[in-house]
Amino acid sequence: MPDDPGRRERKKQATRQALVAAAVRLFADRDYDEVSVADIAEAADVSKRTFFLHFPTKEDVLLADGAGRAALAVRAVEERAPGAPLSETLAAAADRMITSAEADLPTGLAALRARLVVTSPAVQARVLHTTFAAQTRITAAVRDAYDLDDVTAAALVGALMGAISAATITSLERGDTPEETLAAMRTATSVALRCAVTPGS
Amino acid sequence: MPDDPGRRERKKQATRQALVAAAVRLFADRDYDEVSVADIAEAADVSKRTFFLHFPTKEDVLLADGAGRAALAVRAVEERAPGAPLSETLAAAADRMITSAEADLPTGLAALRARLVVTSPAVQARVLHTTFAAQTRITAAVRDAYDLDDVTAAALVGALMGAISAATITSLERGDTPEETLAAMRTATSVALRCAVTPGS
DNA sequence: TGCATCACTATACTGAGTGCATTAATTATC
DNA sequence: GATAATTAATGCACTCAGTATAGTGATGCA
Repeated sequence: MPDDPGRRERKKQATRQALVAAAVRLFADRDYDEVSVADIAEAADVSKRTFFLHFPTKEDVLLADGAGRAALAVRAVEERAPGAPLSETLAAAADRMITSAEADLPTGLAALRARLVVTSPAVQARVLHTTFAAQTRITAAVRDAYDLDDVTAAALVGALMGAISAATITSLERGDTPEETLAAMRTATSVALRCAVTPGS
Repeated sequence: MPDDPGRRERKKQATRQALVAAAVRLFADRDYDEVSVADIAEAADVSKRTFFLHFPTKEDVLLADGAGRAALAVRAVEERAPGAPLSETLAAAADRMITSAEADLPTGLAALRARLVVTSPAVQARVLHTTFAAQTRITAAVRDAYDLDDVTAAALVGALMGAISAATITSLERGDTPEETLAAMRTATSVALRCAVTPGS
């Protein structure tokens, strides 16, 4: 498959991967705040300036793929079956994201990220923010697909994403296994989509 | 009423208020990134070091009262009528927060904060983060009150708060009037609590 | 072969946030 | 009322994230 991206592009990706790899390696040993961008750049044998050519902030080196996750959900909305009910479409979007999260469980990256989200406020804030950005794009897709007004669409998607985020972080903070965390995400989805839970009332 | 907090404490609060006032004044003129902590401290006639004695980060000077808002919601849960259904309790908690937000509409502070949340990613991230922290405390109250498991409680409260946050920011970004934003918050609450909306399906 | 592009570099800068030693005003104690 | 213990505030030096600028060299393309 000579899908040749050119040598220049290949080298660029190599540098990027080296930075991610160096970051993962260093964060595995030390706490988030004890690793500086200069350290990461040094370990990847590039200049600090180069780091910021590849990642806008220090946190982003850990979130390399987050944007792709939202794209999956957007596609799930756009490719819905004709006439599919809203709740079904939302469920499908959530399922795509959760399944994709499942995919990178085997790489230790998921666990590392989980630890850092729990221990570092800066990372947690960044995750919340990128999640919210993703949410905005999903909201637009849902709004257009079902001809809703802005606020209703935002509330619907916000409820779904809010439930999943909260449940995920709760599970991580509790020290759950990755499988348990995935189960928590699925539970949250059904809680948000059918409000018919209320066991205690 | 000699509810004497002591002169020292009074002076401390005065300094704090001066910092908030100076910040509000400066942010009203310039963009968030164009005002440095040193500027704020200078305008309040204190040292930069003193600023950080009162606020952990630059963003926090804008969120002086956020923690109080969560306390209201927690109290709403704790003071629920005996046997009140979960949905009713959550609605009451949401209503308390929204009403409290309504209270500081007359002060221009609400509008200023709104503008900064929309224009500055740093502020938005911080708001999301503090909102999430508040959410954690509300979740604990709900979990205990209704004897739920961690994940279900987190998902329930997360859905409610996620819907309100998303709708609020959407409304702000659209340039709504404060009244319209409050209406959006109320809409979001009912969307999250009764999933019986789905007009388009 | 020559030219344009672009990844990367070196250096110096701004601004957020912290550590530490110090001062001066308040509060508590005798 | 003098004295000692707190503590809000200060000044200064420091680390580190992120940016500006100018420049070098490899790569891609005509």
